[in-house]
Amino acid sequence: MSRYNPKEAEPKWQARWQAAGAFNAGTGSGKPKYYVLEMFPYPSGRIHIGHVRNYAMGDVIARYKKAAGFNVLHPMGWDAFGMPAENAAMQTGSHPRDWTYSNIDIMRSQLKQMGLSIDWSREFATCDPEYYVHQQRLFLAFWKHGFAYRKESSVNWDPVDNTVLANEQVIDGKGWRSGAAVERRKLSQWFLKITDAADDLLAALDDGRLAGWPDNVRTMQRNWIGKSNGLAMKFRFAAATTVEEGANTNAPPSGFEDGIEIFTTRPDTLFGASFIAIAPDHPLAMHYAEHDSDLRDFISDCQKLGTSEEVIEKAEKRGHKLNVEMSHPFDDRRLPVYVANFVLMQYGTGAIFGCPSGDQRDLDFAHKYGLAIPPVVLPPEADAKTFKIETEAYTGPGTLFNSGFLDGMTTEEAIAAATAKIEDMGLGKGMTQYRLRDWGVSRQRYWGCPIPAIHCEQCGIVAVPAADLPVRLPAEADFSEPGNPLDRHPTWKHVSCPNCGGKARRETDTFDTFVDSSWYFARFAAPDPDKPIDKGAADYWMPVDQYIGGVEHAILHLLYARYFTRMMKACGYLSVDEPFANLFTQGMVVHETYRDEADEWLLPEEVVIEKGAARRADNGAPVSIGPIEKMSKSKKNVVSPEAIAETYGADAARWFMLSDSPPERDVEWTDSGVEGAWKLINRIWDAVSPAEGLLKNVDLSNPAADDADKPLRQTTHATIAGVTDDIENFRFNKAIARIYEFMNALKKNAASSDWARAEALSALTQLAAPFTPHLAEECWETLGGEGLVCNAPWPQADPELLARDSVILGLQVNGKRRGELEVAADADNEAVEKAALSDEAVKRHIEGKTVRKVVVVPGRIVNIVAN
RNA sequence: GCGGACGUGGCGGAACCGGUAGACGCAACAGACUUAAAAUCUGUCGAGGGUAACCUCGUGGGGGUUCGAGUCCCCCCGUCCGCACCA
Repeated sequence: MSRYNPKEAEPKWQARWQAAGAFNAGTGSGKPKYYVLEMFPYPSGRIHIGHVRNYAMGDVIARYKKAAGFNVLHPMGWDAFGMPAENAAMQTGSHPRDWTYSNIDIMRSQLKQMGLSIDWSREFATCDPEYYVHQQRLFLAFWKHGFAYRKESSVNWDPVDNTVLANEQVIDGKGWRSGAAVERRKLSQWFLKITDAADDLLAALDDGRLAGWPDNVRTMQRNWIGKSNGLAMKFRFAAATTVEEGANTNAPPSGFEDGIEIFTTRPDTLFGASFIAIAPDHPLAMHYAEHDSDLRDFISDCQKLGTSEEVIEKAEKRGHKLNVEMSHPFDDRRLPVYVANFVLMQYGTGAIFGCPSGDQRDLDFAHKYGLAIPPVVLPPEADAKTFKIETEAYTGPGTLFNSGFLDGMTTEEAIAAATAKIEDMGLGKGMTQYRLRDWGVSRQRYWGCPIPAIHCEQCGIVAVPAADLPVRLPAEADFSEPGNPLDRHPTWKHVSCPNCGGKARRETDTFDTFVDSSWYFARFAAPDPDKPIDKGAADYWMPVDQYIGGVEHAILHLLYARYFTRMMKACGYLSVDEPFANLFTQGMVVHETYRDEADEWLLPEEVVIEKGAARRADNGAPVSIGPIEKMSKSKKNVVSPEAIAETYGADAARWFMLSDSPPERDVEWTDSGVEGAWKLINRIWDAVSPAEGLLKNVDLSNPAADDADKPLRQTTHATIAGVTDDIENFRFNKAIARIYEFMNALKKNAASSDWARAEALSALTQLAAPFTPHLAEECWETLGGEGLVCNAPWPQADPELLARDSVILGLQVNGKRRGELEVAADADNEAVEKAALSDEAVKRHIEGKTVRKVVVVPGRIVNIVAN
């Protein structure tokens, strides 16, 4: 018996697949199409085992669908623009382009080593000018269609490095490199009008267009879009109450003659209002800050928080009281006005009314500043005389009280009544508001797709003419300091205006990398040298039938891609509005983290662990074991697939990544796990290799099994049915468990006929093929199968062999298991009940008791209730 | 803080629609083979009690619904993902 040698077999089969063009997709076949896509990788350096898991999942689906008779498209490429390349340039002096392409070369060969069934002829990187030229074309089309515009928005500004910081580069309010306190600064930037599509993006989540998406992702997107119906209304300045020194105190500031416009989803609680709060960057706050240095200090404090919603929400609720008051629309109360750090300028109107009894943040704020807390909503079952708000706001529905004309109404009625009243008074209007904001796509960086626009002193902003595309990045740039190398490039930005020929400058911002990944799936399917998309091919392949990626992309990437697809459709490039028919979000591969005494991260291979204590492999120094975390380059808790492939082969790595843990859950890499996979590979080989040529000696299309073969044949067909169902439903871990069970059964039924063994072994080979494709080819060749197993049609289960003659039922007395009972599969309930009651164990437990009830669940259980 | 998930033996996990908890794998232990080790094969393997047949407990914690709860409901604890310039 020969030993299976993956080091020989794996490259051999990879070469044969390539020679046969086994995975190159065309549109010509009469088969139904199936487009499988895993989220393409960022070329960070080397692939790690987490990539292997992701791509192995897609590969199982792709290979299975191909066998099941589909014309499969399974492409691969690189999400190649982004900050790490630029950071590397600053640290090591390597050019982002060289760094990126050399990473791609390494990662491509690593991926090829994994034996994925990819159509490599379609490969591209988003940093290829041949790709981004089309992105620039798309952008110009979108701009023309009115989907793109410019407006001011806030960015994190590092005042020492003079550069814009990403949220992740802001650590505790400080720049990661300079350590300087970060400020918020306004920049004029490009935006795409995703809010115009909000309604349709929302509707598609529920109208069946995304029926193939997981519920949690749809829920997250629904909440992110955040449609809410509410009331936009103005609170007027109370007359002659402003006593601010040196200012025109009696008149409202110009632009605010009508008061402050707020947005609320709870107009029913208007009588519970005790203050008005506006965002620190609200124009009114800016206005008062001109003459109020305390307010200026407060605002600049707020701005040091950075721009991320997370830090703003987590920060202690603080406010700065303005020297003005607003009148309540329904009574003669006057409400103080605060500039408050928890009010967001981007949402609604940037101003709210605070109702402490009905909102936890408002309540915390009211306690802090000693404001009134009038309760206005009485929860069901509560007593108006005793009901009190103390430390918890009541946000649920109820009956209005202390609320004038709203008293006695339900929350719902009161919302309608208050809205109508405000509308009658001419103070406001009911409206729909979205939490979703327009998509800012400008980035002040070099390593991104240039935005094809020119700023002309005479003509304003002008599109780069189609003939001048692509706008290429300058080959050389200065990465020695932070900031945007394009902006400080000596020549690149100086151009003449395509309109008037006058002096002009290029847009020096590049696109957000989410733009690159918002249409790559269409380019894979339908490349065209002259146009972004070959519409005929796109109409054939789109949408992606199965998209696979991490749940961390549940909102941004997936929402942007959905919106981009709508824009592409509107501009005539595509015919679908949803890019991904089915979505699967897989879990991450996690690993323990290690640090040495100097607090430096260590690779797992640099650490030895004995009896729970970790030491350095080289010098034995103690190592502290950190939490199990997502594998990341920065924390060095990565496992290289190459080393695994060297020792055990790609099949073992693939098998282990898909066994054990359910694909949607995180999986921890363990060395013993991959050893187990290696053992299984040898068990399969040991089962198959003695049966050399077996398929040549029997005719599987002509059943020639006898009765003695029935147990093995039943197992074979149950396994075919089970594995097929498991793959269809992304239960790879269960499919693998079934293959193990099949292996065990094969051994128990070693005495079966050649025909039944041939059937079993060919099924085993084919069922394992999507998981361990190289091994399967080797097995297929040994058995004498025709052609490549990757081209063989998927085995079919015979329904007659799936039928069971008898079933074993659990016997319960008062809900506790007391025994079991084997009955014919078609036994009627009466017979089952009778047999159950005469069971010895049951008799013992009902002795001296009266049987009150017998519950028979056919095929499952019998429960006897007795007391 | 807000939104979304998850929590089952020593470990990864299985348990379909509320119906026999722990499939399958890993580790461990015992045995076979071997001069020996590795590999391989066979067996045991949730906890406690009992010579045994069996009994009791057990799915993060606390309540509830049900003939029956890992599964449904309420509250709590812990971990992970996202929060718009990481990809």
